[in-house]
Amino acid sequence: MQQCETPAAQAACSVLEVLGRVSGKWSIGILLVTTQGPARFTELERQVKGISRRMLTLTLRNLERDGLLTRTVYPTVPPKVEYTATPMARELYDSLLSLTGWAERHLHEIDRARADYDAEAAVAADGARTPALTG
Amino acid sequence: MQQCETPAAQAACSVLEVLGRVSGKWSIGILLVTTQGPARFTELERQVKGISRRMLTLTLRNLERDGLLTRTVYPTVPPKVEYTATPMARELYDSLLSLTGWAERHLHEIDRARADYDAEAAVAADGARTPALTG
DNA sequence: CCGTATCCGAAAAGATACTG
DNA sequence: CAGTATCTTTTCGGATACGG
Repeated sequence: MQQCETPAAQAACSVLEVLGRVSGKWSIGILLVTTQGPARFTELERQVKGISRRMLTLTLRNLERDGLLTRTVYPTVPPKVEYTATPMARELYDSLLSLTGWAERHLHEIDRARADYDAEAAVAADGARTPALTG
Repeated sequence: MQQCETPAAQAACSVLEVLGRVSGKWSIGILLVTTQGPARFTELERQVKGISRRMLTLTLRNLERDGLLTRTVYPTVPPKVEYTATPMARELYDSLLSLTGWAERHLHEIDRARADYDAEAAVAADGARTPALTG
């Protein structure tokens, strides 16, 4: 990876780029809200449950820097700042829907795989505690 | 987020689920290689540039646990272990192509946005050092 | 209201020696 | 060959006091 030479590797690099931007713990939540329409800082703080002030600011700045969000300051008192998803961000959100589809189709399968794996791991650990009953 | 009540929020939650699985620093790289065909441990260590032994093992285990990778051990000496992407993983990779497309379409735009943002930030910082020349 | 600055703990990740 | 165990470094994220 990260040499991006072959076409396939190139694709992977782009994906990694996007994921890097979007995979933060809070990015998608913010993108979601701001895609519905302009949102103010405190509004986001309430709607994106569990986010801290610090992380809200940081994530907003990053998204703004990447051109996914526009920040509009109204020089009123008290201050008013609105964040809106850019067209590019809306397009991204559409692309994410493809992932959503995959997730919905396979969530059960994944859960089952996990359960199986964990069960296997459990018996393996047990086997290690009481070894070689088959003599 | 993370209450998943409204349909839109539900979608976001699924996406977050997937991203959580796939957004690790190395997951996609591994998925890419194993989607091309079975790969052995050392092979992956070489192909996924920069990965440490530890992270390779951890990521492989997680992907296996989620049912995205199958692990096949050949009881030979020296040992031989092969990792292969499951059909579910191949499907996921197809979905990621949608993101790849978005990334390719907008990489320039993003770079420009970043440059603009950083330039703005620079002049703002400079303005703070030498304030109020406009009197 | 809208942030920034600071401090701290948790978690991720790197390096690498060691083992079946 | 294919890992595991251990130690250290780095990054991420939460709490919160303060400022325009």
